[in-house]
Amino acid sequence: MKTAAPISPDDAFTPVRSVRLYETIIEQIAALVQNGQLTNGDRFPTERALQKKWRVSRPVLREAFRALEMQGIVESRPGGGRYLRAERIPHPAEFRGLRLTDSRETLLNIWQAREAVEVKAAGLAAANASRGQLAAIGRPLRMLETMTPEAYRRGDVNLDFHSAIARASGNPVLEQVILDLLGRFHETGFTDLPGPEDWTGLQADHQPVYDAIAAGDPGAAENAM
Amino acid sequence: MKTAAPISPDDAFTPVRSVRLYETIIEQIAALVQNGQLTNGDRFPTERALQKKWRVSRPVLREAFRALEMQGIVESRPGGGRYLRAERIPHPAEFRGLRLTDSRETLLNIWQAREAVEVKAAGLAAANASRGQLAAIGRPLRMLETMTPEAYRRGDVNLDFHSAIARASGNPVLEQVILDLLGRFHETGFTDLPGPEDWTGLQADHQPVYDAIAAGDPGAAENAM
DNA sequence: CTCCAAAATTGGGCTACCCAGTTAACTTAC
DNA sequence: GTAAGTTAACTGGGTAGCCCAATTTTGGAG
Repeated sequence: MKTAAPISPDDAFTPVRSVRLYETIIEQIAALVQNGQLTNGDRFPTERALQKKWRVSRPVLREAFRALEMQGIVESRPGGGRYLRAERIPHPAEFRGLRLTDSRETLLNIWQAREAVEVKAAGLAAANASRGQLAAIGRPLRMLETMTPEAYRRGDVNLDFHSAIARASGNPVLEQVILDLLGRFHETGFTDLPGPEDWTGLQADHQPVYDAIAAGDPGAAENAM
Repeated sequence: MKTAAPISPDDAFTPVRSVRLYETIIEQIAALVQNGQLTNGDRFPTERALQKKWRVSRPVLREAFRALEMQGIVESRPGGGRYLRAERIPHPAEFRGLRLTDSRETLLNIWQAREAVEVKAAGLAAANASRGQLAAIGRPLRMLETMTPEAYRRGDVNLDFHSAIARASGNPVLEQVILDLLGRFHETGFTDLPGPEDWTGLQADHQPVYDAIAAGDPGAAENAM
């Protein structure tokens, strides 16, 4: 049957991963919302009703709703029905979008992704940063100067710096991506930070970025980052 | 009984929101991981085993795993068990955290993020693309030439092009981010595609990217993208 | 018209069952 | 002995039907 497949090694394998019923139900629900049949505060039809309408069992319905519930998209009130709590419902695949931590998630890979997206953020920040946001970027830098090794160990300083720039970009989507990557970077266990001996080096790297953003020079900010 | 409650209107209502069983199960699972009893690629105990261990029914277990599954934290293989696909499991409340599904997720914001990350991917693809991957990039382009409006409507061609480049970058993290952004872009309802009348324009935009990648010139690829 | 208790409704949860892949054990043939 | 083939056990996917507690809704009684 399964003879030596005439498939080139390049094809990798087909990730069949059959579609689960609860996923199709989520799509049905999404369709309900997209058609405008349901808007934000609305109450969903009851489990029993949807069960008949879509021809699935209650457990499956509940799996779908549970998944949405955990995202804050749906609220369930025992005895009182389910309510929509969002404007739109993401596609099932999109949930999986970010966050997938397997071994291929190497430092280098995350680093490359960070580079791409943080450079852009620095450029946007230079163009858009408000006075307050600029201050938020500068704060971690100044903190480096007057810091004990213990406070340093907590490691939030560097993270604050990058987060502040992400936020200052004024692009929440970009910010979200950066925060996610920073989080993953953190999780790899890599401290990100060199020993306390070269704080000066760290500051030397970050200061130019701040300066360029403060000067409102996107090109310089991107280069510095 | 429930006399005019001596509760000031300020109190709003008590958001009792009883804890669902599936949430406690997720916490149990998280504990399992945190204790190191389970690490990344590991296989979970079977549903039947956990059912006895935690004294809950299978449906509840499955609700918990489904929720984690949708996040890519767990992989379920029918007949083959469940596998851990992450280093740590977020607290149930944490899921509701990010995912800002509001109006700030504009086309422009997504576009900016895509630009940052896809430019990088194009550069990497130029450096790393295998022969097979290059073919996968070129395929959608050639498909543009010999396509009926109906096939065009399905709209997968453009998506295929960008996905192929993302994959060819050789960086799964970057690929994942790009796929996520493409998905969101799609969902805004923006067709992304102009009318069939200017396919030539579309091709004119994409062809140089392909050429640069094929030539193995990262700088040119980034510019073209 | 108001208030309050009974009844219908709704989500939460469980048990028990069947099905189709997957895996592992056991043959069997070489 | 070992490799290939076949069967049996196991695992997740899905369903049906039931009970419970919280919530509405409904109907009266005053």
